[in-house]
Amino acid sequence: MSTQDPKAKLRRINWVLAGYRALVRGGISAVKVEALARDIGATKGSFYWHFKELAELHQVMLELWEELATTAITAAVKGSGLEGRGQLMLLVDMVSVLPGDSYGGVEIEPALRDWGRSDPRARAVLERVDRQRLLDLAGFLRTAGVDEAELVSKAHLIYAAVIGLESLRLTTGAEMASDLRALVGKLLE
Amino acid sequence: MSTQDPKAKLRRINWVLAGYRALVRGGISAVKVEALARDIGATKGSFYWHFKELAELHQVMLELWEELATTAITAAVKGSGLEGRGQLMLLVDMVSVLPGDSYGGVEIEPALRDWGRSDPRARAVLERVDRQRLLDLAGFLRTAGVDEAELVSKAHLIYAAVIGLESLRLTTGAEMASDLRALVGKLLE
DNA sequence: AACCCTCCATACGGTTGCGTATGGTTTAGC
DNA sequence: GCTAAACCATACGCAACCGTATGGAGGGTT
Repeated sequence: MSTQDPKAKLRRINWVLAGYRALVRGGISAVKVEALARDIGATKGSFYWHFKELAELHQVMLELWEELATTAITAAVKGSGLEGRGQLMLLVDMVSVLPGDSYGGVEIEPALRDWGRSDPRARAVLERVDRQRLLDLAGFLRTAGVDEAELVSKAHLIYAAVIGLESLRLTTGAEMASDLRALVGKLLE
Repeated sequence: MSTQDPKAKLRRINWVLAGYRALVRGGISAVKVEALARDIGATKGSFYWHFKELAELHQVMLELWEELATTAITAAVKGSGLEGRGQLMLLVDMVSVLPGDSYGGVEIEPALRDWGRSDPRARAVLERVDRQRLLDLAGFLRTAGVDEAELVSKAHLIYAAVIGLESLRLTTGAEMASDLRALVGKLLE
């Protein structure tokens, strides 16, 4: 890893980003070599130089997302200097306001979750990510003073609300931030 | 509608059910004529007798699901004779315990929600279903004594939790029923 | 028994997408 | 300036899938 040949890596990441764009637009079935090539302005020849096959792009997309999904927000919250309830509120705000164009952001998460329903490779990644996030969330709740017996249930509820509200934003124009704040407030008594 | 030629209708519904199965298994891109034919034990010739084109099957699948999704549970809850908090708890139980093999049940809902992300026809159906359900849910909350100002926010939260917990069941083995009951209890003070 | 209508199988053409092969173009190092 | 490697375009074979065309089996009707 670290810093390899910058040009090679740059080219490769372009295909990965195009893959995310296609995934968000039309699901994993829209991640096609020729479609990505048209999007990028290249041809299949380039793709198959950087990747052995389409499945390799899939794998890279999953690995990169797993990395970002489990570290990005959690690290920011933990390094914020806040504690207890403040941590939780910062987390809620970060989740609801995350820029949609960021390729590690919330934008691609529903699409990737869809992917996981039909592809075991994606599902395995989702399982790890969900488990890790629930653990982190339970940690935040603990430092916020939530009773140990209700930790798991409340973590489930908050996390489920985040996922569900994200889904609802597609149909209704539901606002996540205010609703989530209300929920966290209620769950902290 | 009503009762047309029983044989024609029966055959047609078989294709629709096969369509739901494929949708759940592999998303809308798995709903292919020849794949469904293999599943049913027929050939394309049969399919194109019952449907003008694949898009017509899609439309029938959407129409049928919209019908069931908006009426089935709501009607049962409203006709239960319960009132107030009892209605809400019954609703929660019905949502979390719904049999997975029922083609109007919870099983296909996530898949259909995924479908809506990439297909405007499915999205239009989802918008109507979500709006209707949120209205019904708000009604239940009102009769349960929830303050008018918090009606929308709380309906959003409960509905989002249902959707999210359903998603989480795929990765973690989260139990919906107990968590949802806890949430509804909290939101009713 | 001849007929028609419903329902379905088979065979075909056209399109799309995957992966490979091969040759051409740019860049780096000497 | 030459060479080798990195990078990419073009062209091909192959499989999957859509929709159409056509013929035929089966039951009901007259």
